[in-house]
Formats: sequence, structure tokens, C-alpha cells
Amino acid sequence: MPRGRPRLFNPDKALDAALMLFWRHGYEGTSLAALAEAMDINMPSLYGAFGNKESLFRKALVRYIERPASYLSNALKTPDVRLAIRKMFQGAIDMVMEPGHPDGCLLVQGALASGPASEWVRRELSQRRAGAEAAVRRRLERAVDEADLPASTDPARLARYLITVLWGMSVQAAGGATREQLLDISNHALRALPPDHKVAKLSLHSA
Amino acid sequence: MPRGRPRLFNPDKALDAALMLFWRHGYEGTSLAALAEAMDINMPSLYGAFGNKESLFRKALVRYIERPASYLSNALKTPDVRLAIRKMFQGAIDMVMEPGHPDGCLLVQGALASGPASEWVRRELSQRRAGAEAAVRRRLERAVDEADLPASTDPARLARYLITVLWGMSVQAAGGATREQLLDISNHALRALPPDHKVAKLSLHSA
DNA sequence: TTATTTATGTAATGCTCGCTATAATATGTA
DNA sequence: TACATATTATAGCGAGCATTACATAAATAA
Repeated sequence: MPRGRPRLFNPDKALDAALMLFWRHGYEGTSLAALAEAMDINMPSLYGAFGNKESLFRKALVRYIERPASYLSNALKTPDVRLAIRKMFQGAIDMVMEPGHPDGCLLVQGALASGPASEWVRRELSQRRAGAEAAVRRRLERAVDEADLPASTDPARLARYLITVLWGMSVQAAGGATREQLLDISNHALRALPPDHKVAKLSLHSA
Repeated sequence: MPRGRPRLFNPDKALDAALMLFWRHGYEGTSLAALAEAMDINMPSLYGAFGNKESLFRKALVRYIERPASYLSNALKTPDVRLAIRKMFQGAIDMVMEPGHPDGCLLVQGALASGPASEWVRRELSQRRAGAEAAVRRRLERAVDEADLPASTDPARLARYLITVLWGMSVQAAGGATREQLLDISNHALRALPPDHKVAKLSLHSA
């Protein structure tokens, strides 16, 4: 039903290619020439379909969260908190270790620092990271409500710590950390969770 | 005693200004025009005194490690391991929170990702981060040798974890974390250290 | 058909990038 | 003084940047 000439390329595939490049080289390190080549389209088509560089990056960022980084929201849906957090780390490691994937998280690698012209990238990524931290915090709050974590737990502080380790793992991945090393780090972080006393409590009640 | 015309600027001050800019905006986000303006010199003077952009960055990086980031090597000199690690985190927080300082660590903010032309920056910073991790590891090894930490401690893995949290704190700082929040994170991380049993041991011996 | 609409291919826009040629200026040495 | 040396100031270099005219090609609507 579209009116004019149909496009010869697949916008989703093209966006995936763009995401890969932004992810690997960061916002400022990725040129439109390189993008057009990787997306296998020419520049007018790129601008027609995705707008300018900023618009393209925003679309790629949304796609990143929806697809390769969906492990986060998925993991947090797990009924058991401890398993949920474990899945979060496992998912992050799996994503980073996916063959052909850049080493690290786009929310961290995209731009921690930037030139004056692209400060909005820093802010945008910072907000997205804050969003991820808030999601973890809400999950911990739920766990406290459900008595899955002791009432003495401070969800905001614990979430901040766990997500800090996750960002640190992204930095380590950029330095070439192996899957085993990242797993070891996440196992260390998991000890920050209050130990599970449910079994003990249950046996106490049943006694 | 120099033969020709003496330079009108202070090279150390100029290098500090360059460091500040690289630190805040990253390698690719910092232009030579901006550098020359901040250093208050013109381009031929810049090239005469510091070489090209790569050379200038390398000099700024060395200076960074020698001066604002010297807290690391200083902290690790502390006789008590636990205090040494605590001082490491405290020093990092103090550095980041210094008024007018960029938010984060140059080894992290400088370039986690980069365009193909400046991949050497990624590698260089990655190596420096590895160097910092190795310094912590050696300190922990020493602590095990001195029975300051139990023999069951794995210095490499513990060092990797602690430094991962430090890099994560740098990411959090880039997102605007407060001193209190960073302190809370570091306090969490310190619990990864095996508890100090020396007092108990001593009282056992003295009993 | 003709007109309209949209995508494509080529090429060029103005701008900033890192870098340098040229000339003038200020010191020390002969 | 005259020369050699080094720093300064101005201005410009080619290359790459993001972005866009312009003309052509392929679809629908009349």
C-alpha cells in the first residue's frame, strides 16, 4: 500500500548494523560514512529512514534495550530475588560473550565522556543507566515486601551496589575479561545479598 | 641557559590544563583547538612543546597517574591491608569529588570505545587499568604472605573484584553520584575482604 | 497515459578536524 | 653588531566530518 518507490533494504537489519557500530566504537567514534557502509545503504536513504545521526543513535539505543539488553527486565521477572539477580549477571555475561558482539554494555561504552557538541549522549546514557538501577531497586523493594529479603534491607543502596558492579564488569569486558573472570566477579557480588533464611524459618515453623 | 627565545608559558600548567580537558571530554571529544585555548598557547607552541595530539595525551596520562591518581600507590603502601584498600576507595572518592575535577577516572572515561583511528587509546587505557589491578593484586599477595589475609584468599580474584567495583564507581560518578553514595558503595565492597581474625588469634596465643 | 510520491545514486555543500608553512620576535653566542 | 637558535603569531593546508542538492528510478493514483 505504500505510495512511492519501495525501499530496497530492511530497516530493521540496517538498524541492527548501526547499533553494532555505535556499540563498538561509541557515538563520537562512529562516522556516518562507516554507518552507511555497514548498513549497506547510501546516505539519502539513511537520512530518509532514520533522520540525522542523533536520531539514528536514539533509535539504535531503544533497539539495544529492547533486544540484546532485554535480559535485564527478563531476569528481574524471576520470582526468587536471588535467582533474579543471578540471572541478571548471567544475562549480562551471555550478552557480552555472544560471538561477534562488542565487549561491554552500550550504556557504558557509548559515551562516558564526550565533546561539547554531544553532551546529550552522556546525559541520555546516564539516564538509561539510572533507569536500569531503578528497575533493580524496584525488584528489591518487591522482595522486601514479599519477605524474600529481610526488612532491614535498603533496596536503593543494595541496587546501587549491584548495578555498580555490573557497570564495572562492562569496563572489565572492554579490557578483554574472560567469561570465567566475569562469572567470578558476579559470584562475588551476589554475596552482597542477605543470605536466604527461608529454609531455616520454614523448618522452624514446621518443627 | 637555553639558546633561543624563552617560552612565555609554563609547560606544567599547560599540561595540567590539557589533562583536565582530556579527562572531562575523553580523547576523541577533545579538539586541539580547545586544547590550545585551555592551555592558553597557540598551536605551533603546543606542537613544539608536546608533539602531536597522541603524544600530548600520553604525557597527560602519565601526569594523571603521577599526580591526581597517585592516591592508589600511596594507599597501597599502608601496612594494614584492610586499611590500605579502604584508603584506596577513599582516595578515589576524594579525587573525584575534588571541586572542579571531572566526574570519574581518566582510565575509564578517556575511551572505553573509540573510532578505528584511535584504537591505541583504548589499548593504552586498558593496559593502565590492568596495571592498577596488578598493583592491588600484588598488595593482596603481600598480605597473604604476611598472614594479614588468610592463606585461602585468592589475591588475583579478590583484586579483580575490588578494582571492578572501583571502575563501576567511576561510571556512577559520571552519572552524578554523590560522595555519600560512593562511600556507601565502597563500604559494601570492603565486605568482600575476609574478616580480620588477628585479634582473635593474638588473644588465643596470649591465653 | 500522465501525474504524484517515494527511494536511490552521485556528488557537492560548509565546517571542523589535526597539522604545518611562513614570517616575525626575542633570547644567547661570536 | 651580526649570527644562530628557539618561540611566537597568523594563516592556511588537505582530509574527513555531518548533511544535503540534484537528477534518476520505481512504485501508486488519476
